[in-house]
Amino acid sequence: MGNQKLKWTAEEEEALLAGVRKHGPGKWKNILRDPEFADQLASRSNIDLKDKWRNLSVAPGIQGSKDKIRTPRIKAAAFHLAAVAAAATITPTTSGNSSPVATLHRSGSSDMSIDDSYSIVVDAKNAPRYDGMIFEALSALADANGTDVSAIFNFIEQQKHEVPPNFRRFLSSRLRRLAAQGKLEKVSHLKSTQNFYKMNDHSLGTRTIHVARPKEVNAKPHRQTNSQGSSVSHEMVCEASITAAYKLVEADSASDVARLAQEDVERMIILQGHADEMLIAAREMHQLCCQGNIVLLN
DNA sequence: CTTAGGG
DNA sequence: CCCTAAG
Repeated sequence: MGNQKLKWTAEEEEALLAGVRKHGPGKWKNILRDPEFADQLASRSNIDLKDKWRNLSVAPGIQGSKDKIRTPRIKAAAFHLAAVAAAATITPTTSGNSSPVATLHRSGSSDMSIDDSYSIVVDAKNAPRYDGMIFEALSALADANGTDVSAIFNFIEQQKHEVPPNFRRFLSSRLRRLAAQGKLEKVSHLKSTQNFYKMNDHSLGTRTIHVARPKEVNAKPHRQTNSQGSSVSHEMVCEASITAAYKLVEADSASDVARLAQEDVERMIILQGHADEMLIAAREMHQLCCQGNIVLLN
């Protein structure tokens, strides 16, 4: 009974922030259970995390008067939004002889959890930037024998690039993918368990998208009507959601979030509805597809 | 048992 | 931090 009134250390706050970034606000038990943060938050309970988060959300709001800042709510909305968009990703299946059906990956009621969806969003929105970092590292290191994953990871980190806690894992899988696409060349060294990679001719042609940040959410992308008569724009919702999530993640909790333009928030709420519409439309399409029907997205 | 909110 | 209602 000696440890009550424990002051939060910087490490603990950092862990909490990272945890929220990864699992989302409200997932405190998950954050606590995640081995990534378990150590730093060893002496904290899920309820402690909640309280701390609440405090962090209000602390920066000492400005002059009673500017009601409800960071958690804003964040939660964005999370939901992003999760929905990510969960309802429609992937056209163009495998040779198979029928032109579409595969609908969704989480919601099935396998994936919201947290996972969020992680996917984070990765998705940064994928282009990560590719840029990878090419940057490879061109800088320029080793004819190739560069191993660890070296690439270290280089990127030294460039003080912001990367998620699970970036290492993402990196290796990303490299494999790029190699598979021929955008990178994989060099296998018998002496090492790790794979080595180097750039090839194709790599340069790929560099165009590099630091492409998410486009601004422009009011009215072309609305397209599907065979169901529903008028929804997959791209619009996804882009807007990802952009929104992007901003929030960059702003990273605390004070910065308070700066989010209100217009953005309002737009997100509206888009939320669109995202839900899309989810419903997606379900319908999925059903039709399962029945052998052909569904065109455009 | 976990979360949100008020105390 | 604690307590409690609610899922």
